[in-house]
Amino acid sequence: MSVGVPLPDRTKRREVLLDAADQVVQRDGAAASMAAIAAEAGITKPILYRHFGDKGGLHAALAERHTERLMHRLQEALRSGRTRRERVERTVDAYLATIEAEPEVYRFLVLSAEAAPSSVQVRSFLDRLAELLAQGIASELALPDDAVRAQAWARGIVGMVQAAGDWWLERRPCPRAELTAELTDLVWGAFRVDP
Amino acid sequence: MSVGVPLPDRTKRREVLLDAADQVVQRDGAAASMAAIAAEAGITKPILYRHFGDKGGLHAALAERHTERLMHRLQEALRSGRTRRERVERTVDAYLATIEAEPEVYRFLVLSAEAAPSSVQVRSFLDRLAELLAQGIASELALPDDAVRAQAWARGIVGMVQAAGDWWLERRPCPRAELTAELTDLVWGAFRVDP
DNA sequence: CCAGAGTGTTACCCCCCAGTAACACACGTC
DNA sequence: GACGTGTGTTACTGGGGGGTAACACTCTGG
Repeated sequence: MSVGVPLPDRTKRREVLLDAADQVVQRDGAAASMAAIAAEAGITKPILYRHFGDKGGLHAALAERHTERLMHRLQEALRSGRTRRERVERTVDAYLATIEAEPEVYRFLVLSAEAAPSSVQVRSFLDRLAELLAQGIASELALPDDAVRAQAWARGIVGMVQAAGDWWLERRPCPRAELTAELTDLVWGAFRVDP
Repeated sequence: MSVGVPLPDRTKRREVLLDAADQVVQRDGAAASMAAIAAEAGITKPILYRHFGDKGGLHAALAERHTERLMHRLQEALRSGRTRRERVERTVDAYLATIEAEPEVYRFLVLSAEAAPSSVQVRSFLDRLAELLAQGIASELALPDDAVRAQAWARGIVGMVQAAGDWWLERRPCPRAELTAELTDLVWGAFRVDP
């Protein structure tokens, strides 16, 4: 052991590389190539491979990072708000705000779940998202965590917001707040206490 | 003009080729290559290219075919049923039944919308689906066809059923009828007349 | 001053895929 | 019987992407 900036620099560099990867994904979409990412970072492919092993590793790292960020935001939103409706609304809006800020990255996350590169097999972005939401739903409705209802609704709602978000990003038919309101209305009926 | 089976055989053959393409897509997923499809059909690549021009053409033809089939089924479901809830339920179930029968094909349809191959630019499968649903929603709720609410809800519901369907196909946590019921419950609150 | 670990680079391999020429067999028309 | 159209084939090109080997620099520790 001697030189080579023992560790602090390595993780710092790793972040820089992931930043570059983000840039390229934002530009080229999910098909971003390793060469392009290396070029963006101002370095060459072998360095990327030394850091991430293979393409799967980089994908996993990239996914991990964004998933973590988004999960935190959503967790906060799920906990915030005084009324149940406010919680629903804020959670939907948190998701929409994030995909608005970095649309291609999220398309990448969704796709990279599909085209899972055999290796590290990170549990998919959408899986984790849905699991978090399922917990929230179960607790709102006083169901067991593993209730089919909570799981199915969570999956469905994730897909719902994601699909509506994609459409909205592409056409921008209304301000974000309006979409948030519409989607909240759509889901809201299911969470309102039965009259 | 002379031989070459003027037309009836050509369209028949086209169907056979598309059948083969379906087989390969079911097996290999959305990344099905032209060579693999040709092999499956027991012919060689140039024939495929003579029929469909390029890969985009084949994709478009494949998408067209399935979209048409599914649209008909959904249209029927939307019109059927005596109560509004029954219509919702049957429509959801029609979609789920279809993706259950040919899961990879529908994953292909959804993806091929993303990775649109510059050429023919068929309006995406999901777009058409959402449009159909938007009409249904608008008519149920007595809204104008272009109401943001109808559009956003349609998009959202399509994504919802699709995402929940994917999850269900992968894990099979319950019989189809149960998922249909859960999803219907989820959406139903929005369509029930306000108390 | 010299090992050697860690950094970087160039230049390559291999594979797969979309798409295409160029050639070979049928069959009716003249 | 020659022609041409349509059908099929084999075999190729061009390109791009993942991944790696082999070589060069630098800077510390002895």
